[in-house]
Amino acid sequence: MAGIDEVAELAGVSTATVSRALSGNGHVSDATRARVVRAADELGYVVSSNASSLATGRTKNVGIVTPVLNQWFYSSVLQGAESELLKNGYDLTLYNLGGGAEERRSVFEHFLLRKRVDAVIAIALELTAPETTRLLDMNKPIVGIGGPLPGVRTLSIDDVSVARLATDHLLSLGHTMIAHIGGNKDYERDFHLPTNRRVGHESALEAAGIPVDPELFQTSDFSMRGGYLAAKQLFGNPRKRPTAVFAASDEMAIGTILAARDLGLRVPEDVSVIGIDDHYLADFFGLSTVAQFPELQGRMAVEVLMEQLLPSSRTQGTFNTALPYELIVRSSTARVNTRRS
Amino acid sequence: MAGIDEVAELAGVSTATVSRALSGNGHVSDATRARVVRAADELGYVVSSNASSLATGRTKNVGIVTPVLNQWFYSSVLQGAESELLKNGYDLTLYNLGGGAEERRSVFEHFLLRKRVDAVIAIALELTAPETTRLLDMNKPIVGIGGPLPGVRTLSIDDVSVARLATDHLLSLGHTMIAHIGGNKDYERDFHLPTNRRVGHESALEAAGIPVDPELFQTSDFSMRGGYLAAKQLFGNPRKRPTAVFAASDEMAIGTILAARDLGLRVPEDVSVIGIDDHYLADFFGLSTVAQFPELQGRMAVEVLMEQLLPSSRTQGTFNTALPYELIVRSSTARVNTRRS
DNA sequence: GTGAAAGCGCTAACAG
DNA sequence: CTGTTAGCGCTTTCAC
Repeated sequence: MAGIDEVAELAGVSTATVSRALSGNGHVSDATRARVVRAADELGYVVSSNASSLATGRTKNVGIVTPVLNQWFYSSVLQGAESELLKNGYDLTLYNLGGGAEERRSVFEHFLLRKRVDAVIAIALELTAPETTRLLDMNKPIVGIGGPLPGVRTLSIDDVSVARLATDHLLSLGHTMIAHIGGNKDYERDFHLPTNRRVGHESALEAAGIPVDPELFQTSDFSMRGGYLAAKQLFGNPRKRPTAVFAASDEMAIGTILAARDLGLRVPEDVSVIGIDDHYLADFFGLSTVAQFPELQGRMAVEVLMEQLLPSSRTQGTFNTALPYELIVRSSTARVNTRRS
Repeated sequence: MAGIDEVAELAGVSTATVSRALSGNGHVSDATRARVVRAADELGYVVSSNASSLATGRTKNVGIVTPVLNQWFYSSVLQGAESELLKNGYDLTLYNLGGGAEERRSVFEHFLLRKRVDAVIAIALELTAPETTRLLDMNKPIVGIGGPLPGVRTLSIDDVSVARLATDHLLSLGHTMIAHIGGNKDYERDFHLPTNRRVGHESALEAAGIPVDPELFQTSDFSMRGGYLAAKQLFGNPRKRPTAVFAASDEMAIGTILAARDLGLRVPEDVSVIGIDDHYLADFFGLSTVAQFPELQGRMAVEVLMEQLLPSSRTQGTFNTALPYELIVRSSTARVNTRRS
């Protein structure tokens, strides 16, 4: 519990010098610095971040706001962000907005604003205008992952293109009866993700001259069970069984694979399945997918933030960075089997 | 960005009164309080947690240290802890010790000790003696989830009993050829979890007068694929095919179900499967399991912490609270089928 | 290159 | 019940 005075005393210098020596701000002779460092080590001294923050106005801490924690995508983003922050000497304080509107307000009003954080990363969160203005007014950079946010620096994946890539993959294998399991309207609020993916899918179809068939479309909740149920509907249609399905998430795609098995359909011989995510289970199920890289997304968000935290840059303002994605072909997709319908 | 002085001025009182009115420490007349609150609202005033912490020595912030983030169990604990902390007016700062020893040291030396947290929760982490002493020396309560920690208040599940319950369930259904898929030695460091579960399993067997057969034992890595592979080994044995398997985690149990299907075995007609966790996918797969409730664990850890943070209590010291668990029977376990081996 | 001293924004005695 | 005042532990001019 040693304080800066004790270090100063032990090193035989003033507290000002200790501060300079340890923080690297201001010049200190090498000899003095060495003595200070040794003294600090000896006493197990660590600066009090509170005192330091109070004096400097910087906290070396960023807040991350997320709607859920215990789902693969979100926790992976978090993991990526955490490690990158640590690397930059920043702490991470976490706010889960899972609860209701009240909890949400409370987080914004009472927590984020306590000057506890230098910046905020919002994961897949549609911030309201008052929320963003409030943050920006305090001169705290924000970066959003997942969608356009007025006045905010964002990173997001081009969902339309991602979906189009998935469907194009299926088309390139000769499929023409391609079903789509999209997200339902509960997920629309997340930057219209279901719609964007559906649009991508349909535009690929249209570009290939294949009419969009509403019977080959189902919505679900992004879960494995949801995908399973939706797939059963699709596969059960005796007149129009798809030879391929593109699910808007890997969990739904895995549900689709399981539904196919339960109906005696072989994947990929009888039906090809592709998802989006590259979920941790995708490899095990041999699922072809368009990977998005959540850990990388978390890391990238931090990098962007660090740039904005640089005293120089004032690059605030709406500006979106496209996130990478990549087709990964495993064993759930294959050339359409022409020997049977 | 208003400060306390402005609020004081607007309300026509001293800063001390503002502080008292807003924090609830010390008496303030209702009328004055109302005026202060109104003034604060009007100015959008929020206390600076840094200044407040510096003055009080309390941060209203707890650190959570976890070895992984993007796995169901850990992120669920985190979710539970987060919401409970929020409810108590605490922030949560997150430290992921996924990296190497260096990262771990860095977290302990430079982050936790910066006086940024009032207490720490360690999830499934074996803290070294120096690490705990260092924390306890600073008078920061620690609570550990997952195993005994010398000198630390812990919450943990009785893994031996949990495993015994699972195996007893199988025994009660008439099974005698019961295999066990346990964790491999990489997971031993987590409080000997694999061994404890194995011991529970074997003690149930022995209590039932059934000899422990090493051929009915496999180890794996707690993953679905790992369980799948291990189960194939078990089911593939032509002389000694188990009629039931108890896997030390739900993911491995699900892998086991899938392996059974791939080998043409029906679950539960030909083979019963039980796991531990009540993983979010367990319900979908109809998996019987012994539930442990990670979110609840997170919440309980916070409750214990809050108690220790009370100025009165000095209940530090080794003391373990047993965590609840519960058998959940779904469709993956059934009475042994005597019509075939 | 280094020291003295004035805060950073709040809280907690201590008076009254 | 409320005001005055002295810090909490650092950082940062401003001198030297």
